[in-house]
Amino acid sequence: MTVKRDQGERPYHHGNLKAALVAAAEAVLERDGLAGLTLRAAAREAGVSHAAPRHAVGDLAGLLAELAATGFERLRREMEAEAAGETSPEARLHALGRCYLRFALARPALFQLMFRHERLETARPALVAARAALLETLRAASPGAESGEEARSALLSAWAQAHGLAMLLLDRQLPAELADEAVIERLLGAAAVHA
Amino acid sequence: MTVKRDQGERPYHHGNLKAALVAAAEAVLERDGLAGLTLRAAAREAGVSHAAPRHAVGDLAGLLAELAATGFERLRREMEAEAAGETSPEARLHALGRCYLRFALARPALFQLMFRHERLETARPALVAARAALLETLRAASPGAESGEEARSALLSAWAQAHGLAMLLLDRQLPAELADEAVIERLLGAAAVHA
DNA sequence: CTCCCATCTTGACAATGTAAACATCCCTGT
DNA sequence: ACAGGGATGTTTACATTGTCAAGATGGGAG
Repeated sequence: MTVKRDQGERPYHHGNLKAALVAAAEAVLERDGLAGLTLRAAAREAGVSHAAPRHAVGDLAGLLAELAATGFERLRREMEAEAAGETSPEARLHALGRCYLRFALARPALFQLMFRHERLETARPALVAARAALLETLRAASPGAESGEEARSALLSAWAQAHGLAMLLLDRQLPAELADEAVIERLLGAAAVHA
Repeated sequence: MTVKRDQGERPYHHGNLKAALVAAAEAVLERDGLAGLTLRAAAREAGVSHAAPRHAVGDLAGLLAELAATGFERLRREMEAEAAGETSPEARLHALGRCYLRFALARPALFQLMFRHERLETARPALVAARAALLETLRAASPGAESGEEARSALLSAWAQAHGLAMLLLDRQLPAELADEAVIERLLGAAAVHA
């Protein structure tokens, strides 16, 4: 996946630089990892000058925040689709957890970026909106949608469980054999039964 | 806390530069956060030239790995002390979780560094030893020390729970009110009952 | 007592984030 | 239709960083 424009005609004005930069940033992220995702690299990938991002996204933290926002947005969509297939509340919560971990394992760098708050401009409208939307989806799809104190606590507990497992796996704190969908299924299942 | 040597007499040979650099790195980490923890900043703080760290710790990833190792070591000591006070297996597991979260909230930057694997030289002997020791302590102190498949799974589940909660809190994904020892106590308690 | 070499310093270089000054051109008001 | 104003990119510049190479220093083995 390359995002660079054709070398030939480059109109002085790009047209939609912000979106192009975010797409370029994701390409770099997948190719070179979090360490390689730099402001200049994204500009290169998008085929613009190294200082162009300033007007489009401000600074590096701004670009990363925009990219993280698309991550939250995509995760929300996937979870919504996954939850729609289930009817019982427990099965739905289980499906959400599975979806969360599948996303994390499928796009590890993006997932980690989404939670690297010291590198993100956390106040970006796009980011706060995407995070709020995901939270809303979570709350709506989880059991006890009437939102008692009990339900809130159960949701948080399940979230922490899934998030911790994902983080430990991505940070290579657990043996590699555990990064397997079947194993994860079993672990989440065991936890969900009690929740 | 400053680690810099007196400006006056600086022997050409420091004596124990590695330890001094790690201490300096921690001082910088607490003062300026993860973003400010740079190789040159640590050298400045230790009062040596900017290239001195090369012989002592190799490169930046090496220094961060050494610092992370001390973090794992300290966490292990605290958990061991905490677990020693409890007799029943469930109470012990609960104490471990509480200790884990207290550590994370008390030294957020250090805790996050410990799990930022893309910035650490993960093969460092000091780091692998410290991680292994912590794991061993965990296993020894957790219920079902006879290490059946069931016990292993329960320990992992509890770890993921605590780790996820810590990470979500440090990444500011949860309302700030939740970063309270009493609230955490309740959450972990609710989860531990089922484990 | 004298070299040897581990340890530290100095100097250099490429890459990065960011700022300022300048170029281009879309678009609105007349 | 047609200025020119402001948004959008570019060029240039600078401080900072990680890393490398070459030299200075001195502790300790022979």
